[in-house]
Amino acid sequence: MPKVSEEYRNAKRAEIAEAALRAFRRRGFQATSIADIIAEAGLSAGAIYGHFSGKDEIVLEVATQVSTQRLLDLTELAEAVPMQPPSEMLKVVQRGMLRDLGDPGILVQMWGEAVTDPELRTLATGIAKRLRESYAGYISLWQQREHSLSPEEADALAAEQAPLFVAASQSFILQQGLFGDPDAEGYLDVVTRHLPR
Amino acid sequence: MPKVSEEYRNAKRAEIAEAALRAFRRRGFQATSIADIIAEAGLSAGAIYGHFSGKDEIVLEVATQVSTQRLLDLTELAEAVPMQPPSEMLKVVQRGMLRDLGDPGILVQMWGEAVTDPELRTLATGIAKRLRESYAGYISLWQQREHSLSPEEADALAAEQAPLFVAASQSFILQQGLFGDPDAEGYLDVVTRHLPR
DNA sequence: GTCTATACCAGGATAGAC
DNA sequence: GTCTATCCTGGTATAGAC
Repeated sequence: MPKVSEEYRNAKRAEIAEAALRAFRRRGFQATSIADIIAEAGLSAGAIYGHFSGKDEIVLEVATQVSTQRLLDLTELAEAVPMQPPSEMLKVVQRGMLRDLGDPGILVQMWGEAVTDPELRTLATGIAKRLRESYAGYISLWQQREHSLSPEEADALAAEQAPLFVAASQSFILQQGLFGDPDAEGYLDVVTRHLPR
Repeated sequence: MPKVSEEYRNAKRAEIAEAALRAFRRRGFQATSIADIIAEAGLSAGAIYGHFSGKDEIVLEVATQVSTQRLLDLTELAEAVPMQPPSEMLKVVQRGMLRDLGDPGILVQMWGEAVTDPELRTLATGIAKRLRESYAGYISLWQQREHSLSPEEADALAAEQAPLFVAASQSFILQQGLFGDPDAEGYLDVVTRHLPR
């Protein structure tokens, strides 16, 4: 039973979530306290707890926002004409991620958190699954167009290759976020060069 | 200026670190408190702080122990006759990791922690570097023996391929530790099948 | 809905006796 | 070196006024 309009609530939640993401980026993930988020949002404790039940719920909201954007990127890329080769598509997605997040370290921290947090884990698993499916869809489409495979052949090939694309994405995130490899593009080249064509 | 023998101190540190690892495995990484470690070790606060300056130092000790074993595995494998192909070598190392750790979730949590903890980050970076070098050394040796490449050619090839082996290891750890893929061997097959020969 | 002030708790670390 | 008891900080969440 919301006492204010639905739009207001949603806008406020998004606003808080964005402030939280900025705070996470600056201070790191577990180091960020509710107080930090409050300060970053320019609000007060009461205001925050009016919209979220607690820190966990904020985290979940942020993680959802961040991942949704990548899936949108993929959908958009799949509709482009002419299609880029899959390895190029992977690069584009990763670059978008870097641009949005600045530093993927936040993702690595979320993975760590997700190991013990059931809700976050479910979310992460779902993301990975949909990401794999999106990659598979893209690869299949590309194989049909570029190599004139039948839909069945293309799907089979895509199902086998998609996990590699997911693995490449993950290792890229780790490489950038944890080890801070300064040469992001170089690493992308190395990883994508060996992906199947 | 130790008041007891060096051996005693080292043995006690190792004993505490092992208890800590057990506690981490059971309850997860950040959820484990000093009190948990104390209970698991069957000691008291005073005893722990007599050997470690704090929780961070214990974590560092555990992480060092865990990773050292994998590098030892690799060295041993490189001396075996006949050599296994590199993809098989990777499988052996990962299986050893699973056996030691039970669940690599602990590693994912450590990565997350390392993003903001400078000492842990330095450790992780060092491990990754040595792992890559070990893989490269192995690959080079194998290429020389199996494909009769010159040492120079083999080294060049190994330098290019080694990052892929590291990436494969990392994504395997993530897959197992975070997503809990029940089919560990199947995933290893998928990843290694596409590694260069 | 939002503010300020505060209760409450968990956890890391120390003090001092043995 | 190790024990017990305790301090103290930092952080989450709530209460009650506006």
